Amino acid sequence: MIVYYRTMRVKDEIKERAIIEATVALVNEIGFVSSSVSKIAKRANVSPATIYIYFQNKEDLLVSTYVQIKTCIASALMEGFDPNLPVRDALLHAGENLFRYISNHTELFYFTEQFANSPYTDLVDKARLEGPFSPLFNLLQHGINQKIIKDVPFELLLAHLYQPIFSLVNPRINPDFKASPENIKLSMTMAWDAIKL
Amino acid sequence: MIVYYRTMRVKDEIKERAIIEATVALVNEIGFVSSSVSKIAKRANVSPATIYIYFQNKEDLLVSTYVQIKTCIASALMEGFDPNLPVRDALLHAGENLFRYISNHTELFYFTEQFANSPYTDLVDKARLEGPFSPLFNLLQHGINQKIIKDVPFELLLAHLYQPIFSLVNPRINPDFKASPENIKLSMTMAWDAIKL
Amino acid sequence: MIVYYRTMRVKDEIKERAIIEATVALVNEIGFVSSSVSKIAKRANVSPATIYIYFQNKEDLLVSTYVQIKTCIASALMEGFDPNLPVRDALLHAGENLFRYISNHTELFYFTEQFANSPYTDLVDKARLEGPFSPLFNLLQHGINQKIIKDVPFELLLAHLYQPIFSLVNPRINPDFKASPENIKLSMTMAWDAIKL
Amino acid sequence: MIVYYRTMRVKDEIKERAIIEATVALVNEIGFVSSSVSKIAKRANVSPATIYIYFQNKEDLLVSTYVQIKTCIASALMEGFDPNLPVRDALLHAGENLFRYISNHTELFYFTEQFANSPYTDLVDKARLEGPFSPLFNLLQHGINQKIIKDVPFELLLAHLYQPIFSLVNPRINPDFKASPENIKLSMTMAWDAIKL
DNA sequence: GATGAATGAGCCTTCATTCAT
DNA sequence: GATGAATGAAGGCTCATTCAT
Repeated sequence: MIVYYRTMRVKDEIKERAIIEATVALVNEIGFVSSSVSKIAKRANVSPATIYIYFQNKEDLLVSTYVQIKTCIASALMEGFDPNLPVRDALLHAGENLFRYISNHTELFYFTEQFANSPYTDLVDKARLEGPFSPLFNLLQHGINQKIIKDVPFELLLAHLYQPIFSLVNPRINPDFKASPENIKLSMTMAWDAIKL
Repeated sequence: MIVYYRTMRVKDEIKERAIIEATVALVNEIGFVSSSVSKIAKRANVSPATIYIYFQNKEDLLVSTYVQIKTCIASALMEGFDPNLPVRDALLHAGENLFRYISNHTELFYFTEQFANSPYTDLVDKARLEGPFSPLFNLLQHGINQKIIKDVPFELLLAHLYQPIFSLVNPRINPDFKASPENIKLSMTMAWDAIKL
Repeated sequence: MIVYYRTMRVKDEIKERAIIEATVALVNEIGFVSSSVSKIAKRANVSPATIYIYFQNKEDLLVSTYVQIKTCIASALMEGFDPNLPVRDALLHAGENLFRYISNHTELFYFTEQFANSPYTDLVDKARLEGPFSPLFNLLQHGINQKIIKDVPFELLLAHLYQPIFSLVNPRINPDFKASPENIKLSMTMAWDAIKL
Repeated sequence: MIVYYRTMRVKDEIKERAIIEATVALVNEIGFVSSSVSKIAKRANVSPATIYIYFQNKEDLLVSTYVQIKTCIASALMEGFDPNLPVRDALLHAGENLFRYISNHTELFYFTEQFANSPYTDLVDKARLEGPFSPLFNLLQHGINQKIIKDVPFELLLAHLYQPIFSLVNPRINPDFKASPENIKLSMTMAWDAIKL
């Protein structure tokens, strides 16, 4: 009995995951614009109708995929985050996490970039996505208080800390850039120089 | 009156411009994904068929629009660029140009962001777009030689110089950020701190 | 009742047949050139999109229709074919079959003529269509061996045997010709005189 | 003065001929269905609008082209026709003419076949096209009267005389048939056997 | 007479979604 | 829950034709 019950749940999750993975894969291959529901279905080896069991509509599928990826990126960024470390070390550690994760999951990254620059973004509850970052925000605030970090709006700090990474790691923008350990180190040093007092 | 002596050519340019402007406007309003040729035509007050007189196909229209905007942004960035100024001043001046231009032309910016994150980008000859920036590249190299700027790959310098701007100025990412003169100054100072030795 | 135990399959075949019949009917009425997919759909009381469930594209629809008709004509021609009859009788019987079938199915005939004179023909595997005729070919060869039929290339024999029928029966070419039993007999006699030794 | 006047007329005829030749060539290459006015214009190195100076509309262009070709074929067929020759010789001579002309002008032939099997045919005044053949008709009638030719409807005679040629010479139908002198002779002999008493 | 520009209508095809099973 | 079939609407693009020059 229980076995059967669990099997069903597992099956469901597998199928839902397959659909989301197909979505990401397809967007990578043919782009956001050309990724239709039926193509995604074919890629996931399910019927188009099945997608509408797991997601309300195309929009819901896309938004769910985005939220899921963003959550993954967030937890990657925050992995091993230690607020007791010196501010600089903690931030650079996070930055390196980010670099590494994105470099190893270009597909995810492509999807988020295309999604974030589409009107679909407006449907996402940004606040919810920021949750996991609160330790980092606290640390930044702490750094400001301690006169270690420039006392400027948070947006400025974040933009200078992590935005360059996203462009460097994007093959479409920097096809020749290698996310080597040295380059990562260099970039994080520069980011730190930007925000430190 | 002399201006109009070749009526036909003038007409052409007006119509072509109208189509491109409609493209930008529509992408702003409903997004890249939903912007169809016929909608663009309607927006530009022309027949869909007319668009195919001025552009080979949708792809060509989009790419042309992109190249045109990028060229505008480039010349805005480089406006009043003076390589004889102290490196810092010259770079910050360019940065402020960029800030200002993008802030005042959000529509253009939206278009480029959506385009750059679509497969269409791969069709653009990037090298051609970099032409106008060579004075800036030279200045950076000069700064490196003079031990004023960090001796790191160009990509790193550019990413840290101008990438934060693009995210800060994007209302979709930073809806509350104001591109006030102070904020611009602050951001440029941070960017300079990132790249200076 | 047993017939309907697989309701879905039955439905499919009915719809596919409806589409093909609509194709033939439309080509008859407005011609090959003007027969668009959406007109065919309307004629068949289905959505244009439905056609693409049963056929890969317009080309496939047209080719399939052609092959189907040609198969029908072939089996009509060969109906009651008896290689044990005297050569003359067997051939004339086939010819009369052909005459009769075409006269009674002008719509089919119109379609094939328009199709055969379009570039679509090049997509058809002619060899496959010739299969049903092999008994007839054998008989011809037999007639040659027995010195009853002229020893000339098969193409010549076939052209003189059955080609006049196609033009006679075509109202577009011979609007006043009546496929009366006498006329049919006459024509077949002439055809026989052409090929007999 | 006169020179200029003649030049203009010549120019016109050249252009009209260029358009018709482009039509034939295009239909040969891409088929009747795909041959659009603008493609024909491009092929003839004229503006689409120019075509509408020489022809009322597409239909008129097509019909005119057809009539012109049919006239050429007719005069080829009747070339050197000598009603004083023995009936058989005169008819076979005409048949050989036809064979030769079509073999050497496959483009023309393709066009007529596609045209004749389209609804455009209904717009042609068939009677007018038959004019040049009256000597041939008279000869046939003479042959009937002399009990040399079967006394059957004219349509039957013509169908058996010249229809096989059209199929034999059509590479779409008989890709391997060679219009060699022997084959031509053979076919004409068969045709004669069909109609002779 | 000759043209490039312009167009609404229509082309073939695919879309996001729902239905019957 | 899962599906293949079905669809009206819309996609990008070309059509036959006319207009202004």
